[in-house]
Amino acid sequence: MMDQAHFGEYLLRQQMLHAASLSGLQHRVGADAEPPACEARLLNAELWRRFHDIGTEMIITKGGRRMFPSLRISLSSLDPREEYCVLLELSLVGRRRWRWAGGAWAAAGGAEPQSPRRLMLHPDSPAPGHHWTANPVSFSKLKLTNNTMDAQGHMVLTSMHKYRPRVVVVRARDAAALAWGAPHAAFSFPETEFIAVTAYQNDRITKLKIDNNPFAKGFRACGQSKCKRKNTDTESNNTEPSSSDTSEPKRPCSDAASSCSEEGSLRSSSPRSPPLVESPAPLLAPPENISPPPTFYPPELPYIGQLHMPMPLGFWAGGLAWSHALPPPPPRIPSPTPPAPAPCRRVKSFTISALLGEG
DNA sequence: TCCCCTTTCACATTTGAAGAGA
DNA sequence: ATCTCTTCAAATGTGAAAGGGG
Repeated sequence: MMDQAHFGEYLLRQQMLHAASLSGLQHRVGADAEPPACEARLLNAELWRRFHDIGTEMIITKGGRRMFPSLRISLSSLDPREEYCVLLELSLVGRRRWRWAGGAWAAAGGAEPQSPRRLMLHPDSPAPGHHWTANPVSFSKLKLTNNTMDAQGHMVLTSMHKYRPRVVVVRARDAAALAWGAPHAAFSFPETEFIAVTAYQNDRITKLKIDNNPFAKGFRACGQSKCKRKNTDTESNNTEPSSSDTSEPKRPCSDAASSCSEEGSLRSSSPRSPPLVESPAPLLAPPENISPPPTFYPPELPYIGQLHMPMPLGFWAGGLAWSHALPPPPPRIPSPTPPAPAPCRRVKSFTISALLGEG
């Protein structure tokens, strides 16, 4: 939990961000600033691809639901001594609403007006380049909600709409500098696209989540939950074990052998490391189905003033606030075998003023 | 009123952090 | 200081029920 000092810092950041947004809307500055030389790789790309192949769905609830898989990236080529802020945005893909029909997702009319709160500042921000490059940047604590009145700082999404995460790296000593034309680089990964749902539609997605999310272990074929439910059902009708129970004997869940967790999947991912391919595609060309926002939709990043920081991530979670007064935190222990990084698509380099549609 | 689709809620289970004690 | 054990909050998908629109 965030203690009082951290909460104070949190409030200060919020105020800075609010001021930043106001200033940013009023000043068009830094449009010609050099974006940070930065590269990004998706660390758990293999797992994301498995979901993407089926059609990733993310549960959203009133109280907030974590993303699975979570977004974990590796940053490189940052100036070790420069300060950077890292943000995550969830961009609406297309202007469609989707529906699950006949075992597939199909467009179902126009999108509904979107909540503005779709941008999050990584709690480690700001931090020097060596911090970002030495540690994986994880948004695992990020929660998604459909509650437009949410006060927890969760990402507010609309069910049955498609989103794509986008990571923004800003060279800035503090969040307030975001408004002053601080140089940016942004990265998105097509395989991280997902449809927000309040209940899973695709059974294959459900199974993949259960097989890979440790918290859903109880629902695996070998788990107790399903068996117990089955037993309960059958016991209510018949004291003898059901044929399904006997035909499928329980076996120990070999977590070590299977990709039972996100980390496990990472470990089991392909050892080959594809070279980073900086997309030669036009920087301004959006992914094929990301449409420019219509007039009644907010542009992609006009809501910096409503940045919300959810539950403390990284070292905040451990009770240590990242600040200039503290020494840099020790590097996180890397996984035994580094996951195969995936090439990303560098969307474009830009400045905040460009993001605000002033360019 | 009925049907279909979507959302909400209680539930059982697992995970992991925190604290106590050896 | 380290390890083990216990406790409990948080996280998960399930399935039934409720809600809403045509």
